[in-house]
Amino acid sequence: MTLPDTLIEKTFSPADFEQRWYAHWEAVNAFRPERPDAKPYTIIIPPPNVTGSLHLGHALDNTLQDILIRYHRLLGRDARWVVGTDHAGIATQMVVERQLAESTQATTRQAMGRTAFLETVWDWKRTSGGAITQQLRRLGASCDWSNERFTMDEGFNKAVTKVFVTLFEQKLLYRDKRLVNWDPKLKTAISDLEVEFREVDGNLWHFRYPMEDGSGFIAIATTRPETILGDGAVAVNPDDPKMAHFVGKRCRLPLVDRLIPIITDSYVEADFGTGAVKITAAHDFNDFEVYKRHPEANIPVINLMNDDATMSDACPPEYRGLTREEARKKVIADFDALGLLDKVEPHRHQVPYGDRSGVIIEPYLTDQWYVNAAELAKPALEVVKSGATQFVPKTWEKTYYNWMENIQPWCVSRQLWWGHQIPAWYDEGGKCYVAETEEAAQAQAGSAAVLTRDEDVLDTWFSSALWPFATLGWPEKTDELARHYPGDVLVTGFDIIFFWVARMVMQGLHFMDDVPPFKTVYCHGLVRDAKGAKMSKSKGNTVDPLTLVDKYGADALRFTLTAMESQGRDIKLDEKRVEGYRNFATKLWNAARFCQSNGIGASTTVEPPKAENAVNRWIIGEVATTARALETAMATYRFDAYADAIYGFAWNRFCDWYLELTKPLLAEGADPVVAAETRAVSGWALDQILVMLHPVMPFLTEELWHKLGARSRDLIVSEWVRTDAIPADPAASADIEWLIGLVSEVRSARTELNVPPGAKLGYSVEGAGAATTARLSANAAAIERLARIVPATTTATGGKLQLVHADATYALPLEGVVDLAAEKARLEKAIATASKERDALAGRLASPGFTEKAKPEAVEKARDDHAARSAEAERLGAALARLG
RNA sequence: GGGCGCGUAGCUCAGCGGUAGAGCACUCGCUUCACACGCGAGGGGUCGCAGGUUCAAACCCUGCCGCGCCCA
Repeated sequence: MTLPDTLIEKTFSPADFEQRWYAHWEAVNAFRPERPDAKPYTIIIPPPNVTGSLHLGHALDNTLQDILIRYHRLLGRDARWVVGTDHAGIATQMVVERQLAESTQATTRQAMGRTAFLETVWDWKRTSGGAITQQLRRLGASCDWSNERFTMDEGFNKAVTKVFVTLFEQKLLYRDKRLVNWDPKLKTAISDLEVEFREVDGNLWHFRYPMEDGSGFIAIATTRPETILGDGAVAVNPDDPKMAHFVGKRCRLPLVDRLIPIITDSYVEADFGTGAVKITAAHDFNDFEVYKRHPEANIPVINLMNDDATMSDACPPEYRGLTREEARKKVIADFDALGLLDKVEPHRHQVPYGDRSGVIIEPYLTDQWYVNAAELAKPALEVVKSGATQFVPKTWEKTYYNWMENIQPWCVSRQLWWGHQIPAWYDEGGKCYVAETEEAAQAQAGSAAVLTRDEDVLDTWFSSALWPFATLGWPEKTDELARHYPGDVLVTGFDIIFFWVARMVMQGLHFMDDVPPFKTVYCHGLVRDAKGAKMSKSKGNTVDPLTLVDKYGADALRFTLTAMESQGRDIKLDEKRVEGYRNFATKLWNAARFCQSNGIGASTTVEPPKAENAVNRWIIGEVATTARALETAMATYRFDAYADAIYGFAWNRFCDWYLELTKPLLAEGADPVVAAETRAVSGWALDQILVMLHPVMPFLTEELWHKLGARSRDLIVSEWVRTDAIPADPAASADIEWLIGLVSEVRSARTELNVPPGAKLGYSVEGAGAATTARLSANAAAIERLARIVPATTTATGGKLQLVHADATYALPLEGVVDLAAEKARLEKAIATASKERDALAGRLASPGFTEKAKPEAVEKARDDHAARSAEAERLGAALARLG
């Protein structure tokens, strides 16, 4: 044992040391010590947006990753947490555009031009981007910052280009004209996943279209009257008798005066609306499908809108330039004027909104680049089905399968400037050449061709799908790649399975020789407010994790999130919990301070010191039991179990019992040999607590580690508990459990009878066997201190308190103090409890079904329990009888 | 409409086949020489409802009721 280094201050104040330790760890490269011979352990961070700022979801996600990394680092693995940020195409472009608009020049990207704008974005990235990486440091995240990556850095660009070209050459990536989700505010295609459906109170308008043959009208119903201008057909259900007479005829589309066919398609629901549906192939996903199913009908596909969702030149002149909303009003009014508006029915329905712009998304017909996701999904499904990649909790596999099995072509082009520009060039005739460089494209096209590069960039997820291998140097065959691919686990929110997990698995398998990017996917839940509501800026119920860090310390926040993380369930975060775990940190701080003031300091061995005394042997065994529980918790990703086990051990075992039981052993006049042993064991046990708690509370534990003595290494790069060096010690365990039981019984009885807490009572004992007698004498000092009883010098007469523990009955004379009636009532209650359980067990044992069919262990346990309860009831009965 | 999940102490949640647990909150007592962000002792649950399987069910099965999420 080495002597204390610095005195531990009386008050625990995390702000005093958290940032100091972080800076130290980073400076000495503690996050990734050189361990060339160790087995690698790799986590690839889900890269936060470069525009992002830390919210509680990040705090949870990164706390869990940090626990895994710190734990495996303590186990001696070559732990590496690959870190970096995502360029976040739309988000970043929006941030910079907003700044431009608000700046003194009040300019736009269009006014600046592409090159100048991109320079501005890079400037922004250099000065303001990545604030979140500083916030992750506040949280204690032990990432490998020395190899921080960005999805737009040079190597990554190379990877993205290579993947694009390769997929194109393999015919898994192609250009196509299809409907996309068009965001008319941002003027770009967006992914299905970036579309948010909202229930909206709208209307169902019923209109009449006159029949070509003058035989009357066909009525249709629509929620989007403005799209009537682009109708190409009317469809009815083939089995609908009331519509049969229309089929095959044509009707005249009012306002545009165009003849359109009436066709049948089973997609039409006969009893919804009027039973007839207008088909606008260019502005509705379902209608587009109908159009494709009916080539014979020659349905025209008319793109009614410009890219800002104003009405285009394809509309009659009086509608051109109107917004969607204005056009809708005018169409309704014009139909009404013609007497063709039948009725307006209130109708609640789902409307698509862009989750970033907040405007209504328009299904829009454009040329875009698509990845054949269905093809890439096949092996990605297989790898989960075979177990090569496992989801924890397993239930998310179904969600993954469901999405993968119904996957649509993935639109990967975006009409943005910030991102990876698509490596495709067009000649004057519009012919497309895809190549890794412009020179290569030129070579394909011939030197005479004048090439123009595709203006669009790739979906951010296209590049982040490559994160697990492009961060490690791919397409170069680096040592890093060989060593750290695949990662051990991906930790992420379940809401991101589609965005991330699915796409990383697809690309990882395709480009890394069928090896999936990680062995395990741990999906956690969402962090909600104390009432269970989703946190959102608009609701104003967001909690800034850094505010909690300032108030309670990063360790307390981390512990809270860990304790509440049980396998993917959502977390309702109540600040009271953070406060509670701050109290736990304070408790441990004070325990360490107590140890220090008693000459207990840093241990010198990883193995436990030699111990003779039962309480010391007991705590060594308890450390091992706890460490094993923690190992199991980590192996099964039970973060809540990890937190519970270390909390319970540190507080309820070590502080409440061990430190209290050993106080007499350290007191003045105690046996110096025993005292020395106790100091050694205390120091060792406290060190093990620091080691075991370190993954969750890294700052506090590192601080105490150094306060307790001079160390040859920092705790972060120390060593996990050597459970293999600790044999089971059932004798010590039995001794101390007996002692704890006795003290608890006495305390309980004293309180019930209102014995003054300070009063020290004499006791006499009956029925004690040799073991109990030995235990009573070996632990006399502890019993006196904790139960406040000492062996009686005289025999009790009159009123007494009696209690039964193990094989003995203890009597505490309480002449004049005890209320005889109260003591009788207490004993009667105890007898009732014991008898009730005795009888219940007897009943079970009497049932032939139980003794014949139950597992032998269960029967044996019932017999033992029955005997114990029976004896207890008997002794309590005798005690009651003695009271008279 | 399809799928997933949840209903256990006042609150938040563990437990998922052998006598109901934790933290917080609550009650009572305590200036016990580490800690009142503390110490000690307590009260509190027909484990959503109804059936079934089993010697035994909070735990497995079926149905119902209530709540949430995802997809269409």
